[in-house]
Amino acid sequence: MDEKSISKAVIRRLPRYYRYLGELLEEGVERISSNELSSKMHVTASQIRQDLNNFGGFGQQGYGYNVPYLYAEIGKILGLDRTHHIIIIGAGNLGQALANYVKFEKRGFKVVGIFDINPVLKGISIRGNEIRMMDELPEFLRENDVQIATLTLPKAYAEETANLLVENGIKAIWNFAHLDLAVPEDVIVENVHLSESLMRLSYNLNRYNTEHKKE
Amino acid sequence: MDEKSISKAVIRRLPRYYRYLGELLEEGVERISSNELSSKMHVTASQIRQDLNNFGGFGQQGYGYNVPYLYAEIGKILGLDRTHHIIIIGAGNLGQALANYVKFEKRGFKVVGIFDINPVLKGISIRGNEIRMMDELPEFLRENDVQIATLTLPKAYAEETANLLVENGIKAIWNFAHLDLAVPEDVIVENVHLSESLMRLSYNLNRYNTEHKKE
DNA sequence: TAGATTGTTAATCGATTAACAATC
DNA sequence: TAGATTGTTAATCGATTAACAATC
Repeated sequence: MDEKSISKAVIRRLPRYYRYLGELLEEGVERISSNELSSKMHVTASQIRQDLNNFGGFGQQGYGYNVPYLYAEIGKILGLDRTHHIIIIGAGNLGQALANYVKFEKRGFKVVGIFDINPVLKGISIRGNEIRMMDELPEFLRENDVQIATLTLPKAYAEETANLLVENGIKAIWNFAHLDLAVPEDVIVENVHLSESLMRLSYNLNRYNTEHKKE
Repeated sequence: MDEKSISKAVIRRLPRYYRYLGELLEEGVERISSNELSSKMHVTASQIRQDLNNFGGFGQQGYGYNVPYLYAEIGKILGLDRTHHIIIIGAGNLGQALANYVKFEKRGFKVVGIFDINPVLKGISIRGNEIRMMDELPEFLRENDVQIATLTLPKAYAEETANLLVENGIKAIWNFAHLDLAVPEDVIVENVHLSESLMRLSYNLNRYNTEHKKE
């Protein structure tokens, strides 16, 4: 059955709500109205109420939202109430940086394997994970429960590696390679295209300069 | 004067057009119609024509778009026709990974300085840049032409560092710290929130599983 | 009960798609 | 000239904002 599906725009905002609620929680704030949250986050109160109501009535008239409750609920929606096992394919600078990033594990994203094709890297340990060679991957996936594969490898290898992952049952790819992966429709790809981010920054910088020159 | 401003949605797509055109260029393709590009990129031809027409009439009726020309024009729009000097604040794993990433330089983004507060890192050289201590930053910015500052440091230091950068004339921040920076309106911030990206992936994974369980 | 604030419907705004006249 | 394809206007669709009745 199709639930009425939730727009990407809403999903994009969800982690940001989660972050602000987490901060409020740390400050010991018990309750917050859509209006207060609105002025903190610089979005409209209306949008906050609409967004949250996609998932259920988390608030209470005359009271607002209970911070610990709403925080936990959004966490559940985002799937942060359970542990995800991640492997990293490509143990270059970026792959190693991600493997070293401690915060992910606090959110339930645990790196359980790191792979590369470069024999020089074989056996090097990063936070308890020894870098493995790619030929060990299929067996590893058979023997371990892995939900997410991270691609931090050169563009040229990305497509074939994605295929290999899909063949071995991976359903979610966190893709840092700068290309659009062609995968079956039941496989989820989340792209992080750093160079595109940098280009947008450059565009805005450029635009700003141009506009102000003209005045 | 306000030019009729271009929507963020269009800007988000621009680097992707640039990438596809770059690939066509490498393949030696001379011309392409919005229709052909549309089926390659999985967007509507109408959207392509609308998007490009925000910036000018780059095509020709009956012919389509000239690939080398359009590629160069989009490059100009994105500001890729000139060199941007970047500094990196925070020489941890991620900062070093970015400093090592060779591709950025090919697009005109040149790292000219790397800074940290950890004395252990002082003097370590990354692709020709020695890591400097933060107290050298103001002088460095006075003596060098820097357009973009990258923040790859713990959240706790991000706000004060952003202020320091702004005080010293920086107008564009590429922010990897997981918070919303409060900066004057003439300062551009481009956020890369990796943990939010991971949460979106987790949401979609979760959603997929749930939907299919119900059937 | 009165006041506050949600949940939700209706109105507005903006972005995408369709259609087609202009023109190479 | 005829055919192709853009540039652009109009129609549609979806997302955001406003308004307010429901209700705690």
